[in-house]
Amino acid sequence: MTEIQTETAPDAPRYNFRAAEPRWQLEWDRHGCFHVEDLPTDGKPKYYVLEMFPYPSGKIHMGHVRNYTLGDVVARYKRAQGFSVLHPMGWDAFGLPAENAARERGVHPAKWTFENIANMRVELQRMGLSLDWAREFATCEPGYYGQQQKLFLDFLAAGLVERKESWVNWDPVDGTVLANEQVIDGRGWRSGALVEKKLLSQWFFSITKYASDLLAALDRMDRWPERVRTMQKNWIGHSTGAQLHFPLVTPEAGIQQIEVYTTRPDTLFGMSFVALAPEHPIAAAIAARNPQAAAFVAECRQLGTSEAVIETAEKKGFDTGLRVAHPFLAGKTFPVWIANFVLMEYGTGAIFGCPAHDQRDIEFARKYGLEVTPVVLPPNGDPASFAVGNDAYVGPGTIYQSGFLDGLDVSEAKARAIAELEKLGVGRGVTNWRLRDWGVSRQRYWGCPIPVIHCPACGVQPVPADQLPVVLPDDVTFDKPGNPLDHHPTWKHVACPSCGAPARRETDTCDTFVDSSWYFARFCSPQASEPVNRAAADHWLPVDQYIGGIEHAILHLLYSRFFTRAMSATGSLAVDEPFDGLFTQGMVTHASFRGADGRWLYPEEVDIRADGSAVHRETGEAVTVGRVEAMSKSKRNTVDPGEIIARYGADTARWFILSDNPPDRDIEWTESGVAGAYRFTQRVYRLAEAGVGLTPGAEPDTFGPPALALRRTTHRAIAALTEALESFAFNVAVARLYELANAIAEGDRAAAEPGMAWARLEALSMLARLAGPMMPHLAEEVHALLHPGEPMVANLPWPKADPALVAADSVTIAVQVMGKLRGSVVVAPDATAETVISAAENEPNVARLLAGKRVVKRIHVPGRIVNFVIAA
RNA sequence: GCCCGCCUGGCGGAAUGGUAGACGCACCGGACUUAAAAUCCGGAGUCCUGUAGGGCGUGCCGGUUCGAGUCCGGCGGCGGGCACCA
Repeated sequence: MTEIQTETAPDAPRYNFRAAEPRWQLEWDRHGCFHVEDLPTDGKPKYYVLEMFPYPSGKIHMGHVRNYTLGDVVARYKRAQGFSVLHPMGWDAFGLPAENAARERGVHPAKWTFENIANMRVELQRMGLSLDWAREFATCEPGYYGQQQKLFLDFLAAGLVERKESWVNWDPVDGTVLANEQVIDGRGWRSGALVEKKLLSQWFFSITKYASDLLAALDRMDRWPERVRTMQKNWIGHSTGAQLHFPLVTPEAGIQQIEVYTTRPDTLFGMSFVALAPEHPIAAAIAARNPQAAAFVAECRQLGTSEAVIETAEKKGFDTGLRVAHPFLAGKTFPVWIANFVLMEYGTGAIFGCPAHDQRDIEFARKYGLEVTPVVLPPNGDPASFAVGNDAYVGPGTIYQSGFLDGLDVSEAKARAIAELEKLGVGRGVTNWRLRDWGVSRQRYWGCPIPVIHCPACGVQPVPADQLPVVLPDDVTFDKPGNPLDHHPTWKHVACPSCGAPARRETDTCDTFVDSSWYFARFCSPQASEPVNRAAADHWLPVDQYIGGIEHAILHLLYSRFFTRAMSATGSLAVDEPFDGLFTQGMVTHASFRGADGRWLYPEEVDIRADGSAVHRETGEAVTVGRVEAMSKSKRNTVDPGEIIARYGADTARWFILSDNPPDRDIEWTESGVAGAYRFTQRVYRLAEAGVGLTPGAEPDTFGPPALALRRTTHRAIAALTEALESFAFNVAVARLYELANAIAEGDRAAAEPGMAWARLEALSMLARLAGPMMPHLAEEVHALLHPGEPMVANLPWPKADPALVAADSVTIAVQVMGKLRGSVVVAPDATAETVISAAENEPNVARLLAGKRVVKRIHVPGRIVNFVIAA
């Protein structure tokens, strides 16, 4: 990539972003443009803009540039609209990578994290974001996580925290709990040992207590993307069905029956087997006496806890030899299998299999040669010939081969089957939730310590308020596997706060999702000596516009919604929903490159030739251009924002990332696109320089046609920008500014026309102010050039369009014959239907096509179209 | 596997059910220059053809409508999530 020359040449003066950007950043800071009080007294309406805060990995990446640019456009725009805007920034600073760095390089997680933060703060500041840096905090500071510990104890006191057992991925060689991403093909990423599932006693937040409310509120959240709401609905997974039991023909380990949950009681007559989760108590009982069953259960354990892995694994089962009776089919019995695809966490951990009408069941049945009995006949199906092959029929239909259910449709049959189960006393209608309680225990060092003490005599005791925060010890070692807090010689040994006897401090730390579930509330009063200052939170919450990646559509957002409710229940807040408006951005992608030896190459190692082929910059060897995909270190298809900003300036980076496509789609970072954005910054500056000396006098009485045309374009741009920024159509906003710039250039060529000087100055001034949210430094520079001594763009109100100049003076109406475009006519905006249709009929090409034909229908959509329908 | 999206010229994309391709990138032509770069001006979906007119065209197949990129059904490809990555 060639260095863009930025020196000022005598004949082509250029905008020097290297000098201008730091200068304006300093000016904004000096004037406190972006600072707001916890409890403002300016009387302005509030607007809280928040982007998902970053994990301090070391450097900002393009995803951050996109996220924070989007948020900054909103913040600057709303500020110009007269709002008092809260726009804070902080650090999601706990997490695994710091601990990995400690194990791999011997650097302490705190040192690693704070150095990363220091570096990334500078990078973010270079972007010229309108942030209130006075509110900055990192979640790994005791000032934050100590307050989080108070919330944990509030929740504990309110009955929203429980201790339960749950399965974890266990590395038997390292003796460590593994995150799902640390399990690769069933093995621990470091030890290579086969992973096992292990049952641990852990802390849980009772999010299921809010399941119904979390679901119902989604319908009211009309400023959230529909797809996010749908994903959350499905995740919460409210279902209605039946819980019923099948009596075991011979009891197993004292257990008489198997409890099953089903959403398809209508298909009970199509039953062919019962399947148990490998963790089911009956499966365990059989495994205890049957080595083959034990081997199968052990094999299932090696799948780990990831649902994606379990559900994509080949379906396997083990026939226990047990049989169950059927509630409706006297005398008939069915086999009981243990199956690797049945989840212990959902329903009762046991299912009845109806292969004809469930895809997983049919795959299982075909593999093991189990019965397949269709009981739902598709509409217009023939009962004599309808059969199920390898695809289950899950659509609507009529029940048949099902005794008393015959002839009912699916939903009628569900109700009827449940009524019968209740009558027989073997089952009942129930509602069920897919949502599980939120396990927050982590056996790791770099997280918020869970503030409880285990006393052999008194049980679990909360850490007393005067002993908070429970601070992480600095002197930990990472030389052996497992939790460093557990290995620490003294930290966990404390006196019981109740009886004073020797007790053990909890060594589990919180899931880092906890840290990010209330940071938005802490930003309202980051120095408060309680989790949040109620008055500040009441003023600023909810967040008016939250912006972040779609990858957080479920977990982070759902946990934050739960936390907000729990904080309200315990008196910290007065709102239920944290984020009034949500916008989810797409990923930043880039082409990937591979050398002849198959190794991935960084974009800066590659030269693209004019014919599109690629070669290695230094060796000249041919390079394979791979797919465009999400930037990732492993594919080396990353572009460093720091380098881009150094080379082209922050405004160019911001402008490109806004201009290229709609912000909710994936964007491809291209070098030519960035160069184009850079050229535009220079072009705007050149246009402004040509306008220096245009004096802002009184508005002239008359404008010649070219000046009037420029004024129309200017005012339409104001209207279009306002609409585009309101609706996150930032790429459209950019396009309108290009149009305005093109119109200004045209005006420059007609400089002598009446009123043109005034129109040009107006257009240039508006160009600067409208571009302000997107290219804030350039906007200030241009505005200062045209209006020396006047207030900064950052302090100016948003321009208002003159409706008279926005309104069209004529409209072009498309004319169709039989739905095909055959011409167009220009009419007055208020022309009557008669006038328009008459003009359309007289349009020469239309008249030719209509000649001798009988018009049976004339459709006129005012301002849009005329369509003639002619007889066949 | 399950849930949720996305798919429009060479490329990114625009388009309240109403003239598909605004705007930009790349490309081509012209001006300026000794020349190049930069800049400025202009061109262009594609095919037939005479710059008049017409055919085709928004992943594929079908439907609703006077009219479908847009709504509905099915299919394909790509991507996000799946509870310990953040």
